[in-house]
Amino acid sequence: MSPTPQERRAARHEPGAPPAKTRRGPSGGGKKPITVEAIVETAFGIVAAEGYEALTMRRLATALETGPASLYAHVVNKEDLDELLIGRLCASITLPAPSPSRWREQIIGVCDGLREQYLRYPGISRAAFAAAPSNLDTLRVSEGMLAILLAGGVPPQRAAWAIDALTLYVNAHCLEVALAARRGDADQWVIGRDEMLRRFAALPEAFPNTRAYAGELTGGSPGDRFAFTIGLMLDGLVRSAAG
Amino acid sequence: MSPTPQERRAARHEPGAPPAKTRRGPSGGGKKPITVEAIVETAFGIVAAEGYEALTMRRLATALETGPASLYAHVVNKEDLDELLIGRLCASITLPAPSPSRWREQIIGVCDGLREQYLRYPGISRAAFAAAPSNLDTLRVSEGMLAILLAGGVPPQRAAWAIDALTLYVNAHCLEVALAARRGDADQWVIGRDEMLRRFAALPEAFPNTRAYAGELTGGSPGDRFAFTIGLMLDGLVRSAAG
DNA sequence: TGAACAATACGAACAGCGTTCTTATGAGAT
DNA sequence: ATCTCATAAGAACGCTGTTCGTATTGTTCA
Repeated sequence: MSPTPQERRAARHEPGAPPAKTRRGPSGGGKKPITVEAIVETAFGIVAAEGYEALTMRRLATALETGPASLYAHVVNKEDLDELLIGRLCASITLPAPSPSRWREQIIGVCDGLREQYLRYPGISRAAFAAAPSNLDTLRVSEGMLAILLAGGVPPQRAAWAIDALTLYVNAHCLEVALAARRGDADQWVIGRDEMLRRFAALPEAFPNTRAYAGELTGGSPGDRFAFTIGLMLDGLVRSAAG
Repeated sequence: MSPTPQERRAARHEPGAPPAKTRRGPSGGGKKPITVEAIVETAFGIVAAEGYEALTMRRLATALETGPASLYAHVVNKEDLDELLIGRLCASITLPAPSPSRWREQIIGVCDGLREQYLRYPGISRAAFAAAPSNLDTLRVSEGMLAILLAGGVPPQRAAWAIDALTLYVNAHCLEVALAARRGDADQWVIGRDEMLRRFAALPEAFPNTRAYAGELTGGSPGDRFAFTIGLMLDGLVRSAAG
C-alpha cells in the first residue's frame, strides 16, 4: 500500500517522524527531489515576491521545474498547501513566557509578530481565513495568547473570545493592506492621501462629516490604525475585567 | 460613439440619470432586456441560494438565459459587478438620526444591520474587502456611523479610526461565518461543539490552557461572539473619550 | 418607403486555473 | 540480473474571466 497524500497529511504532525527517506523516482539523481519542505519553501518565495494571488499550482510546479501533477503526490490539494503555509507561518511566531504585569505589551507583541509575518507574504492572510482552527500550529499561537491574557487577570470567557476577535482582526487588517498594495502596484491607482482628501472635499452635501473630518478619515499609516484597533480591544477588555 | 461599459460605470452615479431607455438588440422583444438592474438582482439571487462562490459570470449568464459575453456590455468585469453588489447592499442599510444619548446602541444597530445583510448573501463579504472605499454607497454608511460617534462625543480621530476597525471586523466576521458554514455543508465536516471539545481535550500537554478552557473557547454562537467584539471596541472607545 | 446607422446580443475562442487519469521511469530489494 | 512499486510527469477534463468578430434589431434620416 502506497501512502496517499491524505495519509501523509494525517501523519505529518505525528511525533515519531521518520527523517524523510529521500526515496527514488524518475530523474532521481537529476537535481533535487520534490519534498513537502521544498514545496513550502518555494511557495513562500513566490508569495513573498509576487503575492498570494500568483501562487498557483502551475506556477509553483514551474518554479520546481516539474509539472502540476507532480505536486499532488506530496500535497492533497491547494487548500492543504494553504494550511501548510499558514501552519509554518504560525510556527515562526515566538511566544513570550506570560508576565502578569506585562500582559498588555505581550499581547501586542504577538499581534505585531503575526502582522509582520502576514505582510511579509502579501495576501496570504486570505488563506488564514479558510484554515481550520484545529491546526496544531495555529492552536499553539492561540494557546500562547490565552496564557498571556489569563496571566493578566482577564476572565477566561472574555479571554477566549478576545483571542478570536484579535486574530480575526489581524487577518482582516493584513488582507486589506495587501489588497490595497496590490491595487497600487497593478492599476496605477495609487491615489495618495492628497487625492483622497480632494475627493472627500468634493463630496455632495449629504456627506458633511466625511467632508469635515477628511483629514482624520484618511490620516494615519496602516500600522497606526492597526495599533489603534488592537489597543481599542485591549482597553475594552480591562474595562470590566478583574485586574 | 457607443458608451463603453467603463463610461457607463463612471456615469452610473451621476445625478441626472436618464431612465434607462430600454433600447434595442437582437431578440429584442423576446423576453426581458438585459439591464444592470436585472443582472444585479439575479446575482443576488444566486448568492443567496448558493453562496458567493457560485456567482460566476457563466452561471449568471445562464440564469439570465444568455451567454457570458452579453454581460460585458453592462458590466466592466466581475470586480465591477462585485462593487455593484456591495454598493447595493450598503444602500439597503437604514441609518438612524444620531441621538447623543443612544449612540452606543445606534452603532450596534448599524453593525447588526450590516451583519444581517452580509449573512443573507453568504460569502459576499469577500467582495467587500476588495471594494474601493471611495464608493458612494459605502461612504454613505461610514458617514452615518461617523455622525453617530461624533454625536456620542467620541473625538474625531478616534471615531474615524474606530469606523475603519468596526467595518473591517464586521466584514471579517461575516466572511468567517460564511466559510465555516460552507465547510459544514460541503465536506460533512460539521464538527459540532462536542467533537470540538473532544479534540481540545485530547490535545498534548503543551496546550494546558486550551484544554482547561475548551468550554470557553468553543462556546457561544457566532452572534454572541460578534456582539462581544463590537462591545469590546465600543468599551475601549469610551475609556478615554470625552463623554 | 427604403437605406444607413448605432447599439445590443451572442457564439466561439483564448489563456489560465485546480485536479485527475494514465503511463513511464529508475532506485532499492530480492 | 530481475522484480517491485512509489515517484514523476504528460495529457486531458471541466471550470474560470475575458475578448473578438459577427449577427440581429429598433431607430433615424433621405
